[in-house]
Amino acid sequence: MMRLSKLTDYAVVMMVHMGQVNDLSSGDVTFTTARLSEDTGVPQPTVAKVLKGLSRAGLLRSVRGAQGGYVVERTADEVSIAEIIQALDGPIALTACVDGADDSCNVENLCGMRGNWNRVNDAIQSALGQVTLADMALTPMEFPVPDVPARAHGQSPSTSRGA
Amino acid sequence: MMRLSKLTDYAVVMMVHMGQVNDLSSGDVTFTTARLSEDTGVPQPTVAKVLKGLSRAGLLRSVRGAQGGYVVERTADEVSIAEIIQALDGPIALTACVDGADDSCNVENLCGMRGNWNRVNDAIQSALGQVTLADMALTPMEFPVPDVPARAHGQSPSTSRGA
DNA sequence: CGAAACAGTACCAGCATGGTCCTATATCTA
DNA sequence: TAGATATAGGACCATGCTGGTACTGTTTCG
Ligand code: FES
Ligand code: FES
Repeated sequence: MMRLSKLTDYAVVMMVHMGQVNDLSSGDVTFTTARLSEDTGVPQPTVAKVLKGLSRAGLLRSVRGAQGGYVVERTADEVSIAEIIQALDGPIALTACVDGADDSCNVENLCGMRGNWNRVNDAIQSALGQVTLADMALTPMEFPVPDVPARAHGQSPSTSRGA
Repeated sequence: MMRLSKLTDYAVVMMVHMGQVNDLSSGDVTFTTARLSEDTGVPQPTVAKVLKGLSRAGLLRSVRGAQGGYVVERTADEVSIAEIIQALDGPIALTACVDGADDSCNVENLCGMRGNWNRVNDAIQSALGQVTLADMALTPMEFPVPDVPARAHGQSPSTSRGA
């Protein structure tokens, strides 16, 4: 559960990879699906599907025709993994009763916590939004650690049900 | 994407509900699946499935036989929604290459960010772990807001690729 | 002993995922 | 201009998972 789709996983891998290559060449490299397929081991048609999605979302620029391919223009630390997820899997919506979701929750009328899922959802989106591709490229040791702690779930922080 | 299963959603609803009823009766009420099905509108067999899961995970105590049912023993602010999610959907594992996951990521060998998904995953788990059933029962206004912000993804915090 | 209620498991339909393929279009090179 | 290269866009299908159902066993109360 709570699994993001394989396509999204691929997408992150590819974006990181492209960023790294870009860094080495210190220029905007144009990647063909064939090249990326080779680099990552993901079958070519699938690579195409992923990149199409990313380009539609504006995370990549596509260049058609011979000598064409995909170009990353934003640097790795300007792209969050949340953006990538949303590009391929649509808006992050934990439950059916979250704003972005299309169909509504079955128990909506009896459940007194409609709005609360939104908060939880936002928190997760925020956590995902904090992590950039640059972070993903780091060795685990230097990883920034997306902030979430602050209060273990036993204690009341300040905004809790104290009021 | 990023959707938690309906069963989990139900589970949270039921747990919140039971907690509330418990509060009113100021005692450990025993709930039958029939009762909960009526209260929530979820079909009885499905309720049973959900509660079985919760009881197996130790979030509920089951009482068999006539006059039996399920009893919540922990108070609402002692149960995080992360626990509920894990009870029904198994460990939270964003991608295949996260610790808890069984099968391994296809691109594992070429991808230089194995460990990093774990961090992201932990962050989410932490966010989910901060939110208790008591929080979910609150009206949205008083909701604690699980902490995640702290740094927008544009700036380098300290541990970024500065080194 | 019989009714009530959970436990466990097997089963099945529907749907989403993800992988493939085909056609159209744009661009470069010869 | 012709042809090769590469993406765009979509249709397509197989597989697996989700969630809902049913049935049988077991425990407890009366
Ligand atoms: S869980 Fe869906 S409306 Fe409350
Ligand atoms: S994304 Fe799976 S190992 Fe890197």
